[in-house]
Amino acid sequence: MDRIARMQRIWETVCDIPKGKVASYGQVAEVAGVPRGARQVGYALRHLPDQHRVPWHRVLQASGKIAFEKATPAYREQTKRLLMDDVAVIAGRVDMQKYRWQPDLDELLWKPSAAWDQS
DNA sequence: CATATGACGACAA
DNA sequence: ATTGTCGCCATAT
Repeated sequence: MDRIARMQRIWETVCDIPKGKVASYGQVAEVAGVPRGARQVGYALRHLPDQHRVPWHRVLQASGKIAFEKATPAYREQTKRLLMDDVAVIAGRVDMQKYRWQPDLDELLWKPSAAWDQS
């Protein structure tokens, strides 16, 4: 897989994170099929094309902390966007237990046909 | 080819 | 809770 394809898969995965939920860099890597690629996710997000509509702000460190340093514009921007998503940000971090994105569950909610077809 | 660099992560003090 | 160390891995130089 080449560099571009890998970044696109990462971007697509990030686009799948619903508003109100967040994911860690490592989690995005796994879902995107890039094992141990947490750093690659960071790379891909740092190289987003202009005019993109990728919800990059929903990606946090595994600890729930925002990856940027506290006094940066990016830090403030991410905080602002998370709040607009109704995600609580306390001291630069969000409660992963509470907001963690669960792809499998979403799959059930969005493609319910096979799930409760029990009749 | 050899090093340096990160929007990372796990773990030990 | 913080901080430091180390492992990881694609890019950059």
